[in-house]
Amino acid sequence: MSHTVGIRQTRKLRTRQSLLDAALGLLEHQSLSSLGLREVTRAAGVTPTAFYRHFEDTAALGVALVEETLGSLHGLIAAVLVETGDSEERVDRSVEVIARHVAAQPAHFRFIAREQHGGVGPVREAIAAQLFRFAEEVACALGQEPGAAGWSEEDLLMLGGFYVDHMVMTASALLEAGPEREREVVRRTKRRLRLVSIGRAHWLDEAPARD
Amino acid sequence: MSHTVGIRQTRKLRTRQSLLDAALGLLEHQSLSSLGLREVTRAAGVTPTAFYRHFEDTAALGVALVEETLGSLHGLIAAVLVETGDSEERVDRSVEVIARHVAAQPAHFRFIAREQHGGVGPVREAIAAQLFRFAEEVACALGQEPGAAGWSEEDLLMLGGFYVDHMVMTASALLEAGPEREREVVRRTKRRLRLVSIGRAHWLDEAPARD
DNA sequence: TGTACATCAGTGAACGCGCGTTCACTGATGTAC
DNA sequence: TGTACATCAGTGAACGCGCGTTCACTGATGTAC
Repeated sequence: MSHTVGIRQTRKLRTRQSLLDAALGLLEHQSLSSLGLREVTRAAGVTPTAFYRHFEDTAALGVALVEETLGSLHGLIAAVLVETGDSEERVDRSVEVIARHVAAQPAHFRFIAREQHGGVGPVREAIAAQLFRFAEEVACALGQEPGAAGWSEEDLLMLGGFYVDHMVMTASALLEAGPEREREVVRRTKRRLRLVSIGRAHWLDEAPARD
Repeated sequence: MSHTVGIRQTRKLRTRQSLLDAALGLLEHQSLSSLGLREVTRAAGVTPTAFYRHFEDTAALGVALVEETLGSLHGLIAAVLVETGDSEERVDRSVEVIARHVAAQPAHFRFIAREQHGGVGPVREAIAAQLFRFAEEVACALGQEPGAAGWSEEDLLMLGGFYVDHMVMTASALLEAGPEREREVVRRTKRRLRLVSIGRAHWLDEAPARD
């Protein structure tokens, strides 16, 4: 009962992490559907057969990478949005926090951008599920702001999804652009977010179309 | 000089088209980087070696598919935007025209969405180049509208790119959703476009941030 | 129009290679007494 | 604490398979006279 963590389990987890890290590195220049099991084990320094002790196939490894990349981010958004400050300031802070995460783990987010519409079904679904959770969380946070009075739940979710989709798009654009064009992309992104902010501010002025 | 089209060239083009069609079909459920040359020729009904008479490798075939999908769309946007009508109406018409094209050629646009951030460099670049041309065309069209008076060229391009990016995102969402959830996606997309329209209408009211 | 030669899209056999998966195994770690 | 057995992460050989690419070829189409 009161045993230590276990040498065996520790080592197993370390090997598992080696496989995930090796795969992520290889996925920088290819997509998951062309990633070979032997390729991963070679890069991780284990035999091909060892792979099966951790994942059923490369698709399962992909799902694990989705979890590793996005699973830990959920708490963060909530934390930022609990803080004080006016509406736009808080949204900006959230975007900033996520942007920092993207910059800190470029390979992870390149993977997400690449596989979001990629050829591996289970991975696509895992990403969609995680992003939908983000959209809900952002919508929930937006709903608690004074500026959101009168907004329907559907519109809040639409807006939350908009921010999340745009975030993924921006992450991808940043990675594609490389360091030299980064400032340009950031500049454009800020303008787009401002456009959305202005739209939000005047949303209720317009007669809502009922279709 | 005044010869006919040539039986040989006609047949060669027909085989080439068979390869493109076969590849597009196979790419519905996988990404280009995992598409095999033999797989394509098998589906097209020719021998593997015949492939080399048309493309250097599958990446080159991918670039040809990008051209086939997006190359023909450029004229259309210009045609729509030449028509009369007020600002928002014309943009809506453009979006509509493109949406109809997406619905008419789902496999083509699934391919674009999938490979936009995919693992094959030359294809990514070809897509980016085509989409940038679209952004320019939309920006140019927007600039000719009365509502765009006072807008900087950079802001127009930002907006054009926004519409184009959003179009690709929507196409992908529609394909992912399937027929039963299609109306939901359309509904959400219209709301997002409305949000952007409202933002456009009040863009110049706000003091432009100078960074 | 007819003939003789050139072109070239598509064929079919052959190659070496890396793949995913299986299997029996080894030896360190875990557990029961 | 010591011993005897169970577990199981990782090994290494082996397999059949489809891959991309090469090569010399065939025979219909194109061209020159």
